Amino acid sequence: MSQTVARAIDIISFVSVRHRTLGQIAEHLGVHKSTALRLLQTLEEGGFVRRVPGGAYGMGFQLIALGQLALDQVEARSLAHPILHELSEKYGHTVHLGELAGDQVVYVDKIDGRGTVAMGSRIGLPAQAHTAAVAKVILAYQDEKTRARILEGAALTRFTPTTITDADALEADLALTRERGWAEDDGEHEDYINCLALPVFDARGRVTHGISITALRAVAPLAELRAHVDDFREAAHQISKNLGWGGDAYGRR
Amino acid sequence: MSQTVARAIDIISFVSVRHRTLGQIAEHLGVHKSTALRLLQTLEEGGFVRRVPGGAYGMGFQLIALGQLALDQVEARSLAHPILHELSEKYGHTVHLGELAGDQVVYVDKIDGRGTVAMGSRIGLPAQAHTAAVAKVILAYQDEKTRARILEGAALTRFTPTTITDADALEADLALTRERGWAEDDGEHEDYINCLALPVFDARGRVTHGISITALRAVAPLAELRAHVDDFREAAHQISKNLGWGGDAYGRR
DNA sequence: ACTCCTCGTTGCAAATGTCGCAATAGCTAT
DNA sequence: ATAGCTATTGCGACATTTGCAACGAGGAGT
Repeated sequence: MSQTVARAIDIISFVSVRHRTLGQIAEHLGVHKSTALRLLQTLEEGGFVRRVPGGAYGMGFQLIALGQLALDQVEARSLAHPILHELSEKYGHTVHLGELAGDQVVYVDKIDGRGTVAMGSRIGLPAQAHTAAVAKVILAYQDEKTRARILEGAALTRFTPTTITDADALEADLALTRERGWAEDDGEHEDYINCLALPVFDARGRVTHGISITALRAVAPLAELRAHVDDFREAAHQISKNLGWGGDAYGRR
Repeated sequence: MSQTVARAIDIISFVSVRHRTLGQIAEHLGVHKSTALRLLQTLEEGGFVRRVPGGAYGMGFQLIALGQLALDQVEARSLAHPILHELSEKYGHTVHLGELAGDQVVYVDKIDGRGTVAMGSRIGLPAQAHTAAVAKVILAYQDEKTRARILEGAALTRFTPTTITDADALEADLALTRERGWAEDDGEHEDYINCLALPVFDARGRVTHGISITALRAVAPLAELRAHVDDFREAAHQISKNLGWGGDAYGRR
């Protein structure tokens, strides 16, 4: 809609990867250096980019400040964090909190487990709708219409042999999720990682959040995670209560 | 420089305070609603703002993601965090890590102490140059020219009776800081809060970072903080070593 | 020490993108 | 149903932005 703003945003994401010089940025945008310079000057004034020693541009501190502020505004976070922390401590696994926002599930909290390896998830980034257990569990509990709308935007890209790439199979997986009360990710995004996720209910009994427990298959295969599902559910239940939910452990009111 | 980008930035900070409707945003900018809408649509596409249930606009999740990314790029953070955490655990006070970036000192890490009260500092926000102990300690160790440049941009606003509002007095305070090796904030920003800060040396022996220990005067007055200064210095020293510094505990090489 | 590059920065006229208007569409509450 | 609100789209006028060219600063190589 607005070319200028789109370019400014492009600059920020370009610069977020690594520091860039004016020339590189201008070339990336396909505009004259003077044009890029004026955009950068405005962004710098706002603290969105900054000049690093050497003259290149990098992300500004205002981004950090706004990110923290935005994070603080995620109410569920503060209500869930202590419980998630406890869970992570107890089992040593990585724990996520996902929130449904618009048409995607976003990670809003993450507690790294012991001996964590590189994992794609990051607070603030959206989860893959068809592979991430948190996404699947939240999706499973949405009404038909919402689910269809979200899945429409999902590409069902194959990442591993177990990735569900068929829409009907995914629907079946979601039905199973509803039935047993939790979702699983059987190495569907990374071969060697599996997760188990449970729904969190809000004050109106809707599922707007989910928690997931992530572990290396070699450390804790799905079977082991399943063995602790009652304990995990207890944590999810606790968070639900913190969100003002008055139902029982099975999601009924 | 670029009106459009400036407006986009204005929108983000306006929306960061609380959710706003299109009308409010347009009025705030002093532009027609259709203009504001087009800016918002572009920002939404980039994830910088999002529509919240009800139709209003709020901060987008991309801000969280970028903020986290920017934070991860602050190298000193990961090197200092464990040490700061330990310090905070041991004394129960709030601990900050400040970094000199351009012409201001920015908080890049913060560990809340036990029984923390509201404090203005936030990760990503700049520290007051003339009151915050972290800012003063970093400033004290800059060369004449840098110090002058930074102080030029500082307003020396009075917040409390002890705030140093005179440039000469501030220079004297900084000289004292250099001499004894630490800076103090004797309720200069908030009456009831005092801090003690120490310099962190980088690989080239320059002070680009500082750590501060903050406490309620009622809990731990300056005299008590001073009693532990050797311990605090040990932590600062440890961080310096992590940054590749090879000097001794007094900042000499 | 000098020249040759490259990079960032500024003034200016052309033109592209943006702006406000007015009309349309969606929504809520009366 | 209707009034009154907010959000959204098409379009012509024009203000903002754009690319150019020229300048200054800094570094590398001779």
